[in-house]
Amino acid sequence: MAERTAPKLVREDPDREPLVGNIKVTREDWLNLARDVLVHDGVAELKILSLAERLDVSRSSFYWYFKSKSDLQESLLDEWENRNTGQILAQCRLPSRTIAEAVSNFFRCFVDSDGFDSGLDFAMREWSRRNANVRARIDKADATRLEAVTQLFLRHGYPEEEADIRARVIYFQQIGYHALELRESLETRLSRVAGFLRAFTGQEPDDQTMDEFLTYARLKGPKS
Amino acid sequence: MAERTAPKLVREDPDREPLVGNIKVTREDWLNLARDVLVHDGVAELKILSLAERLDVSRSSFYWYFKSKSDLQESLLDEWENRNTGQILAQCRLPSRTIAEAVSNFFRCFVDSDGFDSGLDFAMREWSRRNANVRARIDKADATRLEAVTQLFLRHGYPEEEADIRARVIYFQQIGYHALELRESLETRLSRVAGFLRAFTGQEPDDQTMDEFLTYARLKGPKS
DNA sequence: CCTGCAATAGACATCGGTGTCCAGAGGCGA
DNA sequence: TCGCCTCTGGACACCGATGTCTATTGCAGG
Repeated sequence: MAERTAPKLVREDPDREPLVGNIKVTREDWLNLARDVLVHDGVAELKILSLAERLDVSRSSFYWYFKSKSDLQESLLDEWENRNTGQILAQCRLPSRTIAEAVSNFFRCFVDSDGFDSGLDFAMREWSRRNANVRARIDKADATRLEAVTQLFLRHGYPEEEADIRARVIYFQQIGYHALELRESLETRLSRVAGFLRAFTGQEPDDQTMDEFLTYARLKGPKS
Repeated sequence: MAERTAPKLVREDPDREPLVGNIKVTREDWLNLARDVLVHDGVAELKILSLAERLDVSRSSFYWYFKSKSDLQESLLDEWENRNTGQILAQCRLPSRTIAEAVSNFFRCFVDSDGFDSGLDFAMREWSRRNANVRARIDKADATRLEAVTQLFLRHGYPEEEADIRARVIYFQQIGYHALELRESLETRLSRVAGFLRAFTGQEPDDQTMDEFLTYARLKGPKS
């Protein structure tokens, strides 16, 4: 299995207040590491024992911060709910002169490495397949996002049925792209943007929109 | 958790040869049930103990048919590899008069309930996130499928770059659609087919193609 | 300095899962 | 009918995970 670098602990972060008293880790540390495990290894691999080992702390110390394992899981769910969907809604609501600009605003969620966290989103989808509670929250999130994308086409004068179809094409396609986890380079992805915009809007994208998007993507995209 | 009906056992299938000797289940029964669990509950839930309970058979009897748990998992992988990708390739290679017909052939994989098994595909994707071996096989499958869809556009005269883009739009969109697991009715899905064909090909689909596709979908689609 | 208390560690009981070993069941052929 | 061969079941050892209870640490404030 591939090695990953664990999230930085509060006690190791020079920018944070040093920990006082007999404290080695914080509730935040547990949560950060748990999210990391959830994303990379799935909910089934979320084990207090292995978290404790990776935090270099006793397992029973976990129970000081959380009532139980399901308490931790609830916290993770809350965190996700206040993040990914919001990113998409915010981008879809930005003012736009052309449909190409509007769609490229939507794309920005997915190239911005601080934006929509697709790993987290898929971890939740996976979890939802075995938990009705999680499932309900995912369904609501998808409906909300799809509605926002549909509105984006409606605002630019597409008829209702076409807006619905185009919203589904664009949202499903993005989810599908991330589902495949292709690990392409940023530039490879960007080389297809003009083509995608053409396919998604039915129109030729203007140069200004393209330039602005490419600049944004190179600025906010993955560092590697 | 939702109750599911377990796959029919060989000993319960009146069409099969009755089991001889002191036999309660077959290797095939173990595999069928294991696939069912893999699809619905994920690889982490694949436990010999619970399989044995659901088969109403002793756990240790498993070791007569399989060397170990990983032996079972290997068999499941082999089975998948000889199925889903083949469906897509076969449909993409069918002769077609128009691009709309070609794309609708591709769609048939996904409405035919005996065709492409999206649940199995996603179970494998999930598994691949924690297993480099599985990951490599998924990557290869995606590349092969995408290539087949690209060829389909090339055969209908699309220029190379556009064929690449359109193949990505259509394949990613299908994967994305299934990733969301929307549980729509067949008719709801079919109501959008004309719109999708328009968006995917850039052309108006002809009536004959539409009629043939809808007939096929209603014939081979989910029974429920 | 010593007392209080927040945080951690360690020991324990329990559970569920894996894999091994061997005994036992039960058709089938000689 | 008797033994064989195939499949099954039960017992055992072991491991890793959860959660509880209690002891211990070590800083902070009086």
